[in-house]
Amino acid sequence: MPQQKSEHIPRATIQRLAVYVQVLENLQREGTEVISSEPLAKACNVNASQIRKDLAYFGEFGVRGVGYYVKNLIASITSALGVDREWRTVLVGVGNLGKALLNHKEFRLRGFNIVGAFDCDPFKIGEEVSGLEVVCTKRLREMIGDNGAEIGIITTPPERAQRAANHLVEAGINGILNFAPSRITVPDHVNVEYVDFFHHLYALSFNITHPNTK
Amino acid sequence: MPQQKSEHIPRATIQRLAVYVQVLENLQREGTEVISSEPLAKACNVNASQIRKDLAYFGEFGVRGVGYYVKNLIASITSALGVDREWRTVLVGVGNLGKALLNHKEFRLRGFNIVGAFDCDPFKIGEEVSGLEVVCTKRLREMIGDNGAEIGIITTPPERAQRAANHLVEAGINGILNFAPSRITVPDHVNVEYVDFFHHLYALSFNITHPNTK
DNA sequence: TGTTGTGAAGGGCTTCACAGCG
DNA sequence: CGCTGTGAAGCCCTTCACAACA
Repeated sequence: MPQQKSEHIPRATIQRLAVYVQVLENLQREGTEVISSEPLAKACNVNASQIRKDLAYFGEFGVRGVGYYVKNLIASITSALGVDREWRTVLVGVGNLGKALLNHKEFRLRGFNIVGAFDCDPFKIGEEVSGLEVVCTKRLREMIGDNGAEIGIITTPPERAQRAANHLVEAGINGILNFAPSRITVPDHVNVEYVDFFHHLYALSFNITHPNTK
Repeated sequence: MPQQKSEHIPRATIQRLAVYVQVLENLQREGTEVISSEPLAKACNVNASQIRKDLAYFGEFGVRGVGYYVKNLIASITSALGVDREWRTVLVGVGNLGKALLNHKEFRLRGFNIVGAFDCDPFKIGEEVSGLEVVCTKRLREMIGDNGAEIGIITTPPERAQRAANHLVEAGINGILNFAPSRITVPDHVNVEYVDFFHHLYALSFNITHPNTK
């Protein structure tokens, strides 16, 4: 398995790698076994050199004159991203969204197992959702000590997101996926990703309103 | 209401404007009336000049020596983004995710009304979800002629996303929010935004795996 | 005086163009 | 011969530093 070649990798590259995997998986499902950077680039809506450069950060996965073997390339990229393993996650905030995510099978399929559900509402504590007992957020630390989770998912209301983040950080988590519509502050070693599809609707709104600025 | 000053606006700026609105709304909820670019930048995790430059694309919203009036700034940014109005949307793919979105009150609150629900599964057609009757996807064109929707939301399985997109484009939509885990191809005048939180989990996975490359 | 708005400088990502190689 | 891998060029965005001004 090739090792990373360069120290710094652009954030944009990582985001694109995730897109490549997605497109490659769909190609594989349709029976494509080999693809060159040009058609792959079209499918991903990027420049072909961009793909080759992105991959070059991690190794040489192609065959000159031929292209990339889809199956191999998926394996190489998922390995580079570190998603060729199980990640244990915990979820904080068992509201509508939280419950929907807890019941979402895709998490397990993709290797992101949700192994704990937390909430600070006494009425929710003890409730069972998707095979998990909802536990008081204050017990995050002890529970994570037991289950060894590394990633936290925040699905609280915005005003409770920072507190949830604090609990997660204290419990030793080093990655947070924040669905709450608020920014959170965490120590440098903790990674945060934000998911908010209203941001995307805002972008659509802007682009439709100003079609000339594209 | 100030007009846009410059022709081209970086995509990154638009994304940040959405963040600014989010943070400003939370500040407003907490009672903050005035804020200068420095603390706002901290809360948004960006550079202060960045904020000032982003805003400068659209006008002069601040008061020198004072800062920005939170309420005014929210109004200015939402106006710039074009989200100070109602947007009519239609949703294609009434599965688990689709139903969850149809029942999500926040859409209406934010001005993105879902006015149509479509699916190609005969068993779903005619069903009522959140006050909307599920209609056959083939009837998108005629229905949009009636309800004047401008934005389409795709929540189909990946293999049906492109077809859904084709129907939406044909029906005259010019913005698509795609939740399906596949890329779609559309004419130039149609804007597409992708929502996939596994991409974010992949990014977390990478950053945790390679803490030195940050 | 304090903070905005902005030209200029700087840096990083993208694209080009082609050498390298199967 | 075709496509990858990559140095170099170019471009766009970010950051700096300060003039402008309430």
